[in-house]
Amino acid sequence: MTNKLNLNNLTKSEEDYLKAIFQLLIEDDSVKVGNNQLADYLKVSPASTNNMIKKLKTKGYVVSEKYGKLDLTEEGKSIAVRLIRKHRLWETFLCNYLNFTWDEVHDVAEQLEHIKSRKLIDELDRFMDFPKKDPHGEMIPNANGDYSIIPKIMLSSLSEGDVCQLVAVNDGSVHFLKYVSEIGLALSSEIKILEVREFDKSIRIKFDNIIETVTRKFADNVFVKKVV
Amino acid sequence: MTNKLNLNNLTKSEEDYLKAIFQLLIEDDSVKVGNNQLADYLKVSPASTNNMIKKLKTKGYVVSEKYGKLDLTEEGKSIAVRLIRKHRLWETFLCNYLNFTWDEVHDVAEQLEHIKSRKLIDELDRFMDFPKKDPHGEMIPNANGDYSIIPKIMLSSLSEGDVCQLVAVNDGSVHFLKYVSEIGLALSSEIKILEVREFDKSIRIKFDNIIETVTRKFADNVFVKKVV
DNA sequence: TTAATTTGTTAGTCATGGCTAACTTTTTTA
DNA sequence: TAAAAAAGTTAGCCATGACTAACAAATTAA
Repeated sequence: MTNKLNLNNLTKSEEDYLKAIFQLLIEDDSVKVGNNQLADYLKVSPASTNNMIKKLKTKGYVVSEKYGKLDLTEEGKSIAVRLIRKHRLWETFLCNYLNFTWDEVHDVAEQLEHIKSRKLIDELDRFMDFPKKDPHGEMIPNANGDYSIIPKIMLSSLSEGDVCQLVAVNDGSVHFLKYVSEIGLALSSEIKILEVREFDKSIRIKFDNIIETVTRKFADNVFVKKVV
Repeated sequence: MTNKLNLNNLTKSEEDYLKAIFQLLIEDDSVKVGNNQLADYLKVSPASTNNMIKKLKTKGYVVSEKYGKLDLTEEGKSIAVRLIRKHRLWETFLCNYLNFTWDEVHDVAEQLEHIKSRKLIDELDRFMDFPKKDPHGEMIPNANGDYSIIPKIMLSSLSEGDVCQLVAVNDGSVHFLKYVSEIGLALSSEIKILEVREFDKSIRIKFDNIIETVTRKFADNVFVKKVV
């Protein structure tokens, strides 16, 4: 166990890159991540990512061959998971204790996740009594960095008559989160699929006695577990 | 009331400089602050401070003449006070809710004070029920930026027989804070001056039935209010 | 009041992490 | 399979905020 004393002397940028690569890797499972794709995701130029990738390779967090796709080393993954842990714990804190709403937490958590203090985050975890999920329904990695991914079923993959429960939402866009809140959906909402329209794949759903029509794009960002 | 929408688009460095100038200005009341002094305080070269001062002058936060001393504009002061507010609120949170001790909070608060979110800090304030003092006994500026300084009496300024109460400690050094904790002093401790030794100005004090001898340097960093 | 010392300034360098423009390699598709 | 498109790379530039070395002004001391 060559558990090298992880000094975590990473810049904010380096951390952002590692987290981004990790997110892209797990998002589109088993599909490898490319340089331009990463640039796109981080909203920087491909030249910038190329540069940073080089640096992260020499530091031993990223692996890739010239003109090849990107992957993370164990060390790289471990750092990314710790960032995700911090991000989600802060989001939970903001929502549950500081009156933030679903859609307000992301930007602030994005800043807070870079605060460097092991004790801070572990104590925050304890203070909230070790929450398992963040406000968007995503699992919070524990202090050991165990990252369990619950298989995500998209609402859009269900058929008429199915009943499901909202377990998570894609927190990538504030507009989307606002929309979800506004129509009244919440974690654990029970949703029944009334109709899937062939024409544009829009879906008519019912929850809490509310009937709504949502687009395919919307349904792709809502994750559920099947009940019936 | 030209209350210009303060976008607060300042870098971490710019914030650090403004706060440092403010601290130096109020520390040595009415004594003006020089460039080298600032460099010393921030542990950077005089060339660096000179550079940054130029920038902060053009941005309208600092005023000074060539080869002259430094002062802050109202805008500059207001930013510094908000940073101090954030710093002290975070310190309070760390101590009162996350099991941090007196001497552990500074470094983390130094990072947290740069998080940009008005809502975050005001909600944190509310969550803790608007604390008036931080763990070191310093006043916490309120959301309006009202910064009331309690006149600080140094323990070293008292005479034999005086009784006083600990109201604050200088939080500039971790070693000092550790020392204070270790001998058992706490905020509100009642301290009696038993003896002031002429030879080296060391002071024999009694508190909570503990008798200790402290150096002049120590006593210069302990602030009290007189009781008898 | 001149000399020494301290304080402040300027010029020029470096690392980080962005950028554009031009180029090369790989992949797609016609 | 050859041309077009997409993806990846390189070179060279910029701003920020550090630095050192050299110099100028102001202050202190002899």
